[in-house]
Parts: sequence; structure tokens; C-alpha cells
Amino acid sequence: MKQLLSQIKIEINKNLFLKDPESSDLGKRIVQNSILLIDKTGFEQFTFKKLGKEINSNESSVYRYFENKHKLLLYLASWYWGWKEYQLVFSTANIPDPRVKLEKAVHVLTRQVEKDTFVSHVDEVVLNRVVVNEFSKSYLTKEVEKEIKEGFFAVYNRLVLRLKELIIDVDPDYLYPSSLASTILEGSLHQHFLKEHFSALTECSAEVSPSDYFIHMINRILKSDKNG
Amino acid sequence: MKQLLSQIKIEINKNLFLKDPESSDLGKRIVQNSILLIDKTGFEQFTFKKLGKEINSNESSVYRYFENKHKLLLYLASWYWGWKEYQLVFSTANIPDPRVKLEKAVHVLTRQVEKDTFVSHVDEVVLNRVVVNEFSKSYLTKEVEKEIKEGFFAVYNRLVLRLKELIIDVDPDYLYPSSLASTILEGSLHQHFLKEHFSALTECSAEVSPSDYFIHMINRILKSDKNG
DNA sequence: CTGAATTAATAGTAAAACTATTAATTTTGC
DNA sequence: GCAAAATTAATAGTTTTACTATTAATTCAG
Repeated sequence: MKQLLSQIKIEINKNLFLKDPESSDLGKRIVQNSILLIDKTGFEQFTFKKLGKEINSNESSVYRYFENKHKLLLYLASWYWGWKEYQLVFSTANIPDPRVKLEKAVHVLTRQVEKDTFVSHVDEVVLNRVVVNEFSKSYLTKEVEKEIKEGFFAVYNRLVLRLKELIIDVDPDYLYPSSLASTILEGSLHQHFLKEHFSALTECSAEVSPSDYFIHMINRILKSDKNG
Repeated sequence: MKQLLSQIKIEINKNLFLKDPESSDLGKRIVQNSILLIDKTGFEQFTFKKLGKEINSNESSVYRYFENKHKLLLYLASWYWGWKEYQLVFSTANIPDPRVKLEKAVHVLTRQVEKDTFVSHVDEVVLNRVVVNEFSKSYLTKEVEKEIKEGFFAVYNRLVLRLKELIIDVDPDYLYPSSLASTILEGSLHQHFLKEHFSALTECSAEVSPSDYFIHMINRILKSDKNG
């Protein structure tokens, strides 16, 4: 699967960048080093000036690729969710039992990202940490609705809807499939965050994973024919 | 209850402000107008300069009360969660049945805030919107752990633990009471957000409330003696 | 009623977030 | 193969933000 996936380029809304960072070496360095620098400093302290320094270039080189740091964050998030979507689609293919399929999906979407070499210039483990800490900031803005219409959240949106469909396949009578799907995706990031920084508010730890918690949750919430 | 509550001053960590805004007319105007201005502009565009203008004063007057806008946000959040805590404690008092009690608690914590006159200089409806849109930004920072230790999130922390205890009272065998409690509080804000801005990702609407969704959720997840 | 302390307002500063200009390099049409 | 066009790189601005320092006004205590 790793071989197969490494051939595929993750599709990202073209209005998120001015020049495709995948199209040049400088662009790839911008992406990889932005992930490392946001992880190191946090999104608020992250600036294009600092990033320019990291890539041995300058501020305005970064501005040629991304309009501003908000768009760059949306780009990174789209990349991350696109990557997760591939994992979801491949790992749930050819599983006939809807409940097993959903469990597999929830596991893929909520698990901690382990060292991987999917794309050489992206460190997925660090990107996962960046998404946990910063993704909410990308949509908690005054411009969300406009940006949703422009398709800046299309990948995330599609992922929630895919999960929703898998939920419906298990329990067509369940009243809140979209809400449950969005709770799992957003809640997973939140549980990972609590596990790292606010451990009093979660049972998730080195031993218990957010996946355990959410798989248990769906099994209790959803009634399929055999156990409804 | 409204009478009773209006006598009580919500306790807030003293390191969140330089001078207690409750202690002067200017302080109260700072609090009320900061809520309105953050709601209007969003936290990123909100500045003490703009706020100074709104209260017919200037930037440095605001700086005498709050060190920076982050601390002001933490102050507003503490106020909000303290207010919610009172509602929780009063509304669940003298309910003997644990499940009914928990349902009541979840309802209080996840419902939309309606027009209220709890404290004259705080518009609770607008504050609720501010918390939905901005609360995450108060803890998704590089300084969280330090600030948790300083007690800046003590009220929120306590509220999650209160909810956790009510969950345990219903189902002592449930493995993830803290995670479920934190999911409900954080997830409720998220569902309210989706309802307003990203309706494709939730069933919550004018007809279906986040409370309906979360009460249904706990009833499915938790097994008490009679229906476990 | 005086001087010490507190409060208010003004004026600054450093960094952030861009923008405009100019210089260098690459591409391409002939 | 070379000049014009286009693209890319680097420098030097500008405006706004987030504070800080200084000075002026007021209050308060003995």
C-alpha cells in the first residue's frame, strides 16, 4: 500500500496557494519547514520572516507561494485530511461487514500518526501534531462561511461525510450520523490534545488510545440488526 | 433562582487581571465592550486600541486592567464557565435519580444561551457566541501547560470533573468518564459552531439541538442497573 | 495641606504582516 | 544564439499591532 500511495499526489484547492509548492524544490522546503516551525513556535508566533530564515531564503520568497500564513495553514490541513482520506478509503476497501468497516475507519481516523515515509518532504508525525494544535484556528474565523463556499474545507467536509455514510450503513435509524461523524473527527484531535497537555480531563494515555474510546463509543451508540 | 444567582460574584483567578474589572465602572465597560467587540471582529482582529475607542477611553486604560488580550479571553472564559457551573449546581440539586440528574446537567451545559439578565454588564448571549468561536484559541497555545498549573483553566477543569462524577454515578463501570465529559463540553461548542457556519456536518438546527444529540448519546453509551 | 501613591493620557518602540521596487535569472520566439 | 519577455530573488519600504516608558493629573493619608 505504501508503494501505491506514494504514487498519488494529494489534490488541494488551487486557490490556497499562489504557486504550487509541489512544483519546485523551494516550494517543498517551504512546506516541510513550515510544518517544523509551526510545531516549534506555535501558529501565533510563526511568521514568514522566520520561515524565510529557516529555508535560507527570505520572507518574500514565501509570499510568492502563499498569500498569508492562514492560507498556508489551510493548505497543510487539506494535505493532512487528504492523506487521511486515502488511508480511510484503502483501509476500508473490501470489508463486507459494515460494523467492522466502521471500526476500521474510526481507528484510521483517530489513531496517533506513527513514523511514515509517505511523502519524503512531509513529516507526517509532526504534521499530525500541528493539526491537533492548530486546525481549529483555521476555521474559527470570521471568514469561515466564505472560505467553505470557496472549497477551502472540501477535503475535511468530504471526510466527515464519508464517515457519516459508514455510520448510516451500520445503523440507518440513528438520528445524528453527521454530528457523530464530526464529533469523532474533531473530538479525536481534542482527546489527543488533552492526552498531551491536560491529562486530568481524559482517560487517554500511553495505554488507552483515543481510538479505543471512540470505537467503544460507536459500538454503544449504534444499534445494528444483530445487536439492536 | 435568578434572584439568588444575581447576588453571587463569579470567582476568577486573580492572576488573570492586573486590576479587578468588577471594581470600577471603567472595568465593567471594558468587560462588556470586549465581549461585543470580539463578537463583532473576531479575536484576531480585536485590539485594545479598538476597545479603548469603544469605551471612550484609550489603549493604556485597558492595559491597566489586563496584561494582554489573551489574558482577557481567559478572564471571559472563566467567567462563562463559572456562570455555567452555577447553573449546573443549582439545576441538578435535589434530583435523586442519577440518570435524570445527568440528563439535566448535559442539558444545562449544551443548551443555547437565551436572553438573560444574570449580570447587568455582561451580555450572556453574546458571551456564549464568543466562547463558541474563541475558547479553543485560549488553550491551543504553547503556554497551556504552564497556564493550567497557574490555575487559569481551573473553572473549566472543575466543570469537566463535575460532569465526570455525574457520569460515574450513572454507570460506575464505564471506562472513559473523563473523556466523555470533555467530549460533551468541547463537542457542544463544536456542534453549535457547525450549526451556525457548517450545517452540512451536523444534524443540529433550529429544530434539533446539540442537547438532544448529547442526551441521546449518554443514554446510549451509559448502562445503568435497570437498562444495562 | 503636602507629598506619596495611584490613575490617566500621550508618545514612543519593536516586531509582524504585508507591498512596492529594483535587480538578477530564466525562458522563449525568431 | 540572442534579445525581449517573463519569472524569480532580494531589498527596502509601509501600516498595524502589541506593548512600554514618560509625563500629567488626581486622590488619599498623615
